[in-house]
Amino acid sequence: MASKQQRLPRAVREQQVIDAAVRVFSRSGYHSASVDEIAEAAGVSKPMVYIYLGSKERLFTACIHREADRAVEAVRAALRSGEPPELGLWSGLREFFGYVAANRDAWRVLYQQARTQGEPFSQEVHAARCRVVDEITRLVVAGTALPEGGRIVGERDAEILARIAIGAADALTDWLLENPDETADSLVDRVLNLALVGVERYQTGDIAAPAPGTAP
Amino acid sequence: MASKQQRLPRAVREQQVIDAAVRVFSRSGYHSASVDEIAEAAGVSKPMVYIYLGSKERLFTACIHREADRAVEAVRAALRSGEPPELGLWSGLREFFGYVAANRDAWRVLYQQARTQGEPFSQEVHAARCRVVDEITRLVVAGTALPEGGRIVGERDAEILARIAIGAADALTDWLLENPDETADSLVDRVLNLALVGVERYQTGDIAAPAPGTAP
Amino acid sequence: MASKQQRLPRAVREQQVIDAAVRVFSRSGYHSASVDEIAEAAGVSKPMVYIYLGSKERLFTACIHREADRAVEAVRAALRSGEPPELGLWSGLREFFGYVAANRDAWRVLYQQARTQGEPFSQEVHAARCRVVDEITRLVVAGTALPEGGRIVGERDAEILARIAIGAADALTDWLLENPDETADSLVDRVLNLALVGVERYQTGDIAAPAPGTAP
Amino acid sequence: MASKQQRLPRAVREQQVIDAAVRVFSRSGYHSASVDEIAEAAGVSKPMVYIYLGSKERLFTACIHREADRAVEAVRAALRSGEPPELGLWSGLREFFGYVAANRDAWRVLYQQARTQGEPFSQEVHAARCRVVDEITRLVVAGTALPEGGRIVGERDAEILARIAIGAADALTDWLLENPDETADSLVDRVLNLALVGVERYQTGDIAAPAPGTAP
DNA sequence: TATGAATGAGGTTTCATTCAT
DNA sequence: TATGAATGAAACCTCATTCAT
Repeated sequence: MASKQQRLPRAVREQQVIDAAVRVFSRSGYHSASVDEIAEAAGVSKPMVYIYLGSKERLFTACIHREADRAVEAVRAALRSGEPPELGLWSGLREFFGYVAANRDAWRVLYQQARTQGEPFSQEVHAARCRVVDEITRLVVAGTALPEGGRIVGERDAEILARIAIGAADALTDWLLENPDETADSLVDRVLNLALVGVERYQTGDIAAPAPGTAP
Repeated sequence: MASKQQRLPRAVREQQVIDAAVRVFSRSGYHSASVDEIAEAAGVSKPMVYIYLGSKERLFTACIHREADRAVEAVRAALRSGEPPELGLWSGLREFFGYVAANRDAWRVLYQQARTQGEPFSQEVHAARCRVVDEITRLVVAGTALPEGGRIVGERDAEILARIAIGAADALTDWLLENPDETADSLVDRVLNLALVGVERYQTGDIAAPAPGTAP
Repeated sequence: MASKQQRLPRAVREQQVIDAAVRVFSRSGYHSASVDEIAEAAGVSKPMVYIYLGSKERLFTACIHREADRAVEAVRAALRSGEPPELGLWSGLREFFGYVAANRDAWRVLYQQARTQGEPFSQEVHAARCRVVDEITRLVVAGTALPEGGRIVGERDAEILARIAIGAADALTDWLLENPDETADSLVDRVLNLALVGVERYQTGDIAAPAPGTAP
Repeated sequence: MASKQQRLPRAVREQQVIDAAVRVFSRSGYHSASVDEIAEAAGVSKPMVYIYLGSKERLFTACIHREADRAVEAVRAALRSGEPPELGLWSGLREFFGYVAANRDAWRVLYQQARTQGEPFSQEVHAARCRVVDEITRLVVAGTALPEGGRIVGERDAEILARIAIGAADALTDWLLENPDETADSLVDRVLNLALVGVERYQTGDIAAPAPGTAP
């Protein structure tokens, strides 16, 4: 179908191919996905993939790059719209969770696939993921690290919070898939409630947080 | 090396092969890992892998099973040794983080690889992972859901907490690898501190946690 | 030789591959024949065999189908050209023997290989062979079962005659191979002579055919 | 089971192995049959097969030899018991058909498997099969080639008759398998009837056998 | 530009065969 | 004698990649 040439400009075709690749990589994993499959999903012939993207490896890298861009942009949007400022962290996290849940395919490629493949992607992928982490770190910092706070939350701590958020989002969207009667919003509510429970418990003395450094 | 036959009993060789497989699967991912690679890492010839484990797929399943057993056992040990009881959650989490950090390879196979591969493993893997999640859920419940607490933490909430813990542990051990001057213990300290900061902030009014259902 | 790509249309290459496969299967048997061997005999690389024919099993099935078609067509031609009609059986058998002798490779694949292999081919092969047997049965019936004949030759009997003809053709072409100074025609003459001898013997009383049912 | 050594004399074990091999080769074909399978069917361990028979190839040859011996002996018995002499051919054929039908496994190995495999067995197998053909030739000659007959039936003609008998027996036992309501005896009756029909037809002029050499 | 045709390289799997006990 | 343990070699099959039209 659409049997012969469609004569589209190169940039458009490239995006079509990357779109298809993200879908296929997400579904099958990097190695199981065949270039044939991707080409067919994109509606082009296999040599086109090579002419435009060069190789399977570079195609995957292109996917990583584009999805990292989009993820960064989504977090930035959350930051910008996160007014009033005192709600920054919560609403920012809500946006972020929603983004991950709504872009499962892209996220899978960006975080799960990219991490589980061997060496060839370490360089490009590490950089791309760092950009996302940095942006989320900024989101966290903007929401918490107000200068007047008692304890200082250092840069490393902010990054740790960012990682926790990412890991939690990752794990929780799996949970969403397994519990179709929940939504991203109801999930966020649950998470926030849990945090509140923790805080209240602390206040009532039910939870005694150990002083740092008491590890056995 | 060990150039010719070594003539060990079957059970021993099987464990050697599974050990090697966990290492290799962890490093390269399921598809990239070749059975040749695994056989060489185990110090046996390729047919041994097939004689003892049957197929690459069943070898992977065997890895999943064994590592799930070990993970469950580690969490149980944390539960048992979690005295005094009021420290249950903190020390339990500390043990769990330590376990994941100390068994990076196994964890990668159990959680990252198992999740990203397509259909063939769904059945066995889902069951194995559920066992781990259940055990961690019990750890979380034991540490938090004291009946006298204010808000009730339901079963779903406990599972969410377990997932968050798992996702966080997963993400944070990546962070550990990138920050070699930190240890599992210092990481746990940081996490706890962050929790304390959150709590204090809440007390001082710096953080206004929204009531559930306020999502935009 | 023909060292690099030759770029022929698919249909042509497919026939080349099947031609080669019939030769190689005939010589080495289904299991001994390697796809490499067949590819080389066809002058293509191994992947072509798989791209066009799918698998060794389906390649074999394709051979069966094509040769069954040809065999049926050969028998039909013998039936059509079998004038004058009263010579139908003899000249038809002559044509059939000649066909088997002249297409030894195809016949081997169709009858010997197909019969000795296990389950995977039962379905397709049984159907293909039935077509050939049916056609020969028709040839036999046309030549013998004239309605005015004394004894009626039933359907089962006709099929038995067909099987005998097939088995005899099969065995006799082996004999041809071992006696290169004979030809298909001289073989047919011998067979006819033997039949005449039998008839004459019967007339002279040298052979006493037992009444049916006298078996010990 | 019978878990450890049974300490049987070598000759007995050898026959056990050959028995099993005939069964397995018959069922699966030479190449599909694995030495493991045969060893298990024989109730011995794989190395025993090699100690006693040397190699898979020599094991197959041993099967051929033994079954050829048995087939020759069966035909000889038919010849000896074939009194009164004038019934020699018919009753001999009946015995022979019965033997083939009753020893399907052995016959398959001896005739179908042996013929369809590639080169390695040509030498040994050809000799073995010749012995069987010779014996059947003698049976045919004893039944037909009485010196006073009009036309001389030469040695080649007798061999052709033997081959026809073999091929027909081969094809007809397949037919027996597909028509379970028939027996070897009823099959022989049918064949004899068909021969009689041919003879009668000739007498009535319905069949005009062409003079030898009239082939188109 | 766009693609059907073609392949080198490498993966999983099996098997006949031998060694060491 | 008898066998569990071990392997070299080779089979089927797939895939990323390129060539010629």
